[in-house]
Amino acid sequence: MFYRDGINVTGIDRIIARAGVAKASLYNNFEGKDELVAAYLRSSLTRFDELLAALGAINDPVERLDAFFANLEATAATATFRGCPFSNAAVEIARDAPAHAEIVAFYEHLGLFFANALGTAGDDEAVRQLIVCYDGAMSAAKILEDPEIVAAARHLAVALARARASRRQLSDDAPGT
Amino acid sequence: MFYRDGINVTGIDRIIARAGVAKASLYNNFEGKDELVAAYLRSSLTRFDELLAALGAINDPVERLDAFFANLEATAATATFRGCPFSNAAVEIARDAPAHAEIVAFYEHLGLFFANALGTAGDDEAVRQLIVCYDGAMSAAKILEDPEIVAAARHLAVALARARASRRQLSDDAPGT
DNA sequence: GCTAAACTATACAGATCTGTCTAGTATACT
DNA sequence: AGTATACTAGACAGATCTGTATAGTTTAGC
Repeated sequence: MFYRDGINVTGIDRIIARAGVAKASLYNNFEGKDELVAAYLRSSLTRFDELLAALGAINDPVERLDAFFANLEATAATATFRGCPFSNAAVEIARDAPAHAEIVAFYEHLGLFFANALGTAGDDEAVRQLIVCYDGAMSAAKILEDPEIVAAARHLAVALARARASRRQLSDDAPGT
Repeated sequence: MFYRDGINVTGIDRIIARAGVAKASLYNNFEGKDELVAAYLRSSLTRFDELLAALGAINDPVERLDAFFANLEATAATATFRGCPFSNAAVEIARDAPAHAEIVAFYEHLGLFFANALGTAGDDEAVRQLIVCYDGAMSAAKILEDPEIVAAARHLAVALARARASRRQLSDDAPGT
């Protein structure tokens, strides 16, 4: 419900009605709505990490990146797609909210995956560009309801990774520059 | 306030207090909060159109695109930056809200500007990729509070436009393919 | 100066929000 | 069997939300 309808418009009463659970039970297990939102993002991050782990089976870095964006493409084509749960949440919750740490953690995991696919240390421009590809694809595909946006981002990301890989190949041949 | 704090958490009472205006006056001039949100987005779109018009003075398409992203870069470095008002609003308001039309209009204007900078008809992959660059830069720069994200997107967009321009040059030399 | 429109402040309605509290019931362990 | 723990339903508090209504005041046109 947080993902489908938004965090702020999803009230506690609706949540417990849908969960078939008493209000006191919810507040026994979660300190408050903030903590519930954090748990929602935590579980989303776990599923995301599982996806990244599954993609780890693909040895070729560029292929792995392509498979990642292919997965996004399939997700964006589903009827329940509403964009990235993390960047959506970042719009709705305050920067100092407890759940915000989960959002930051997500981008760290994403950045590490991209750095790994590029074979770089992590904090360089190409990683940032792949993050832009991801985030832009999710946001624009949601708003325009156009899954082809994700396909375009996929091609851009793969081209970027390929260009990066061949450049690295060159500097491996002539190191010390 | 809609931009800084978010739409749903900004109540009417706070708006009229800040505006120094009575509640009845507000409801005499706007049908309701939805219409007020639409007006906010409409004015944001007007300012955006003015930016695009100013950039129209730059003749070279790639330079124009670079200037556009340079402007984003400067905006993202300010303390009040909170991402793109339109994609933020898209997270908070329903797809059938009256203000949603303004969001769609924004993306149409953006797409037209990009198509113009690329010299294409408009509905092709490169335009989608530039939209991805824009949207991803705004979203990620906001969340990570890292203006370098926008610089990375800028370089990506310019490289894309340059590659496109030289390819167009080639097909102009050998048309009919 | 008079009239009409638009403003002001503020009370109010009715809904919804998060979170607490009470009281009773089920479950699980020992 | 008995006890502790966790559940249930639901009332309630207090805040906040959008929007309306009342009543008085300012402003502008003629």
